[in-house]
Amino acid sequence: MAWDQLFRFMQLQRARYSSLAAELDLSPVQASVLKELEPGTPVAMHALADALACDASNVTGIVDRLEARGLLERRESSHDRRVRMLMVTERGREVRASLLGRLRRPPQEIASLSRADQRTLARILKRAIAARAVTRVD
Amino acid sequence: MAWDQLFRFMQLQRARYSSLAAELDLSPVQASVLKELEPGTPVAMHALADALACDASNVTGIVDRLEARGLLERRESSHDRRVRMLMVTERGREVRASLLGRLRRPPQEIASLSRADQRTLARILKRAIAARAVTRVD
DNA sequence: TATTGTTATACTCTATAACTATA
DNA sequence: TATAGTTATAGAGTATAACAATA
Repeated sequence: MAWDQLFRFMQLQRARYSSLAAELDLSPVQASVLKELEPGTPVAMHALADALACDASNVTGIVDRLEARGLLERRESSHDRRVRMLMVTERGREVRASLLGRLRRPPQEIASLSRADQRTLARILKRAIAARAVTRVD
Repeated sequence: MAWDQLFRFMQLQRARYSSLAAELDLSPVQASVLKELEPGTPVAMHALADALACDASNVTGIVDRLEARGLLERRESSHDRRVRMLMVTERGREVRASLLGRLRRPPQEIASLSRADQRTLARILKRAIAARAVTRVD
């Protein structure tokens, strides 16, 4: 029952992410990449592939397009010459901040809940996510 | 705060849908189409485009591929000769049932919650979704 | 031998614009 | 005039397989 409601909610929210990303001329995946790249903290391409849950061969093209737009850059790894590290540029940092700002704003459905409901919701979801963290280790 | 947790949860769940669809050799969109087509209830192609929140021109190709696999069929509308109605075939009905069965199974995160938490979660989400239904009319 | 990233290839999804046949 | 669906086109995401460089 809880899952039914949650699944329905997620389905209703699905379009929001694409829409907010599109406002910044970003595809959903591009937005996800930018989200992953915390300014000042380089990320290896294979780590990004893991985060996106896609094949490494895709990352090349996705990164190519973001790099061509000047939102991130490839750097060398100091430890492993096979690895390319990704880091957002100054311009990428700005777009990322704008994106995160939009994503952080709660949608109407959540904003309309009472404070008590919001607190309860947060508490339960935190427990659910924690349960995942445990089983993930197995 | 509630939105932070919810957003994070949705992000963690994102891969699940694709993965369950892939088990049945369905792309995410193909799975969504099958989900929309309740057996015995024909749906117009433009209505499907609305449900998928995509351009009508895409639906042609998506439906072509599902029809080629014998999962659905195009029929004529009795009222408007411009309209094509879609209906799942018997084989499509089976695949759809299998898909819905998989999607309905709650993920680890939800299943691990107490009954009380699950009830509370369902109740709050129901309120949230209802709030959307109201603002949607505006 | 295994891993990292790239390339080549093929398929799917996506939007826009132009078209047809209907209404 | 407007709507439903198709086609043409172009771009982006996706997986698989093969490859070079490096570990």
